[in-house]
Amino acid sequence: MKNVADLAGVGVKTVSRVINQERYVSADTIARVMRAAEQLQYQPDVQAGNLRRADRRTDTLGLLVGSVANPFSAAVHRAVEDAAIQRHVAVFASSLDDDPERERASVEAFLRRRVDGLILTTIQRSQAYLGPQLEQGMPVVFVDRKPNGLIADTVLTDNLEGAARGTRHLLAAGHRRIAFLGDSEEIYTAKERKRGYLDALRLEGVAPDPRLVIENLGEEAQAELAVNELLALDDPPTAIFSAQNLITIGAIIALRAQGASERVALVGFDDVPMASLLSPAVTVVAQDPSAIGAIAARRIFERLDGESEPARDFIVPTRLIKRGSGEIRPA
Amino acid sequence: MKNVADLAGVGVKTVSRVINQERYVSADTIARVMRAAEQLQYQPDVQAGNLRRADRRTDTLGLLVGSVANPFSAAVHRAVEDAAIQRHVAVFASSLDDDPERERASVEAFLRRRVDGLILTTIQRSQAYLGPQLEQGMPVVFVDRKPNGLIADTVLTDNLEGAARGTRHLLAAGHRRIAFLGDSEEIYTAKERKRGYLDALRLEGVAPDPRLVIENLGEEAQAELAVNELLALDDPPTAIFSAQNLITIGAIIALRAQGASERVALVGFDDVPMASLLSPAVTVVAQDPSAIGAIAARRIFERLDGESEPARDFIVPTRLIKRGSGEIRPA
DNA sequence: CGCGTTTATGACATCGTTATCAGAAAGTGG
DNA sequence: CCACTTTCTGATAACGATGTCATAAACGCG
Repeated sequence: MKNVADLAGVGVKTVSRVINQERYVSADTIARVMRAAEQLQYQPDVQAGNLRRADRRTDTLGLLVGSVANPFSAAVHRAVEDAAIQRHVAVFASSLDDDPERERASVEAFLRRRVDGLILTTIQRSQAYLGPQLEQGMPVVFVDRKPNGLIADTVLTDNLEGAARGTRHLLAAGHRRIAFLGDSEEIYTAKERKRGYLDALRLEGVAPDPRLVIENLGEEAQAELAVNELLALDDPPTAIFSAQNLITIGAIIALRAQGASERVALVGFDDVPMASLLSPAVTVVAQDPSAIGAIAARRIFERLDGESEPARDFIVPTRLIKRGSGEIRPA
Repeated sequence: MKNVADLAGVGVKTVSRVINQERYVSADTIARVMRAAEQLQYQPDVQAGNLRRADRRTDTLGLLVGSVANPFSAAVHRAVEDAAIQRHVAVFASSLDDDPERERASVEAFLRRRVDGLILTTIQRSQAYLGPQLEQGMPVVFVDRKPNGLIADTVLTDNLEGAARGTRHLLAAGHRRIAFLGDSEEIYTAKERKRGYLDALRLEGVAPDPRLVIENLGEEAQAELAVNELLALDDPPTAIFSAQNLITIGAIIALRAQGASERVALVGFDDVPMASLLSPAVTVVAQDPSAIGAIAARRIFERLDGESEPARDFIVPTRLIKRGSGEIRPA
């Protein structure tokens, strides 16, 4: 900046004024400074500016997701980015990989870089460590999972109602023996989805069969095994409600291997890539990661703009997409 | 930092020494400072430190990709992140969306934040605007596409050989009328893949039929139309080589709608999600985005560590994954 | 014990920018 | 023409950290 000032024959403060488009600079001076800046390829150093600037904004956001390579997270990321770019805010994205250690490390890395706000998918038992930041007024929005030990804005898929809806869809098709395949019991979303499944059964007066409820399926292969076992039962389920993405894929593989994919109905929670090109095409309760990201970003910026109402939850509705596998009727 | 120093009863410089684990601090002092830092929840401001620090590193990288929501880009991103995190480097990711305006804006945003290096998938006609940065020694690695008007490290999929390999695979199955479906002619990768296709035909002594070469397919729907037209020809192709992801999906949809998916062979360039669960399962020439990201990141860090050999290209090989659709023989 | 070396510490300048303030120049109204 | 406001400009301090340098205490060794 000094160099630009010297070249333009003005003081540094005047250059600063031109760069920040402040008032009270003559047209002639603006032109001279712009020319000098152009000539020297000058790019202001935002970080240095933020050091002194009154609002201390870094125009930077931290985003912590499961994995940037996971389609759900990637869609959230994209929506956040689209909102951020309009305000010239850059986004640090970091992957969590269900590793509590990495959660802490990433959040610390964000804080050391003085991000203006945080959007977090968390895994740790407690997020109380963020208390001081919240008290200091840093906007923090949790996404997909509720924080523990902390009250903060949270954007959630309507897991309960979505799971209930998917289950009701199978019930409406006439199924009574509907299996549930779920993720680790410790995950908030997994618990909610299971609750939705049970609620829907109860409302219809169907007693849940514990042998049909299988949880703690972490990956495809485990889901495959689970389905194999279900089909080997004396009175196997006529339908499956799969409460997560990868589990749904595992179920598809197993059903197909057993030649049961045209006979046993399947509804999955969370959309599956290429679902409409599979046969049968997969009926799902789709989440809306794009909306989730957009709402989270909107909230962050509202807070930055001074909104101070108490923290609240934002519930994003799901959408039932009928494609075929969920419309199979019991024999 | 001042506060920590006061609380610990030492000078700021001593706190700085403790934080940066410099030599010549007594164990007792270290303990006192650590305790004070803990108590005040002190997080050093990296940006402020970098202002004065000799190497002027911000421990920050800029990554510009097609879209963070696109699986290929997301895999590259993930690989870069994994390499970066080991060095406590944070990554700014930005989506390009084939918008030259956005390319410039994002790169400027990165530069204003003084990133240590750039990893770029570019779209602009020329990247000469990065000349000054390169000369100043900022590491810049281009990914997936060669830069124009600039010499810099570049990581590329072996598009030419990959496309040739896919085409040879179809030739080996006995096909002679092999259609080519390609992306916009202006894209570097599209050109290379077409060249690979033509080379393979030539080597086998098959004269390319211009009616079977269709380019400028930007999206699925266009690919679908193109396949419909191909199948309507007097002597339609017995096989299709699709040079890009979305085009392959469009082709699958069209082949299926025409009831031709079991008859007309298909090999796609770039893997397709769930490809093995489709029927027929899709044979592809897979790229290795993870390797691409890892190599790009490695190169950035090598350069930051002082490596100064001339810029070079890194060619990442492809892998032919036979799944069924590419092994269909001509009637 | 004396002298050189190593260890330990803090004062101060500095990085690139913006905030504050002072002051000059130009315009406005009576 | 004078007082008063508005416009325009730059000197200087400050932001939160590190680099440099000076100084003092502790240590090692003949």
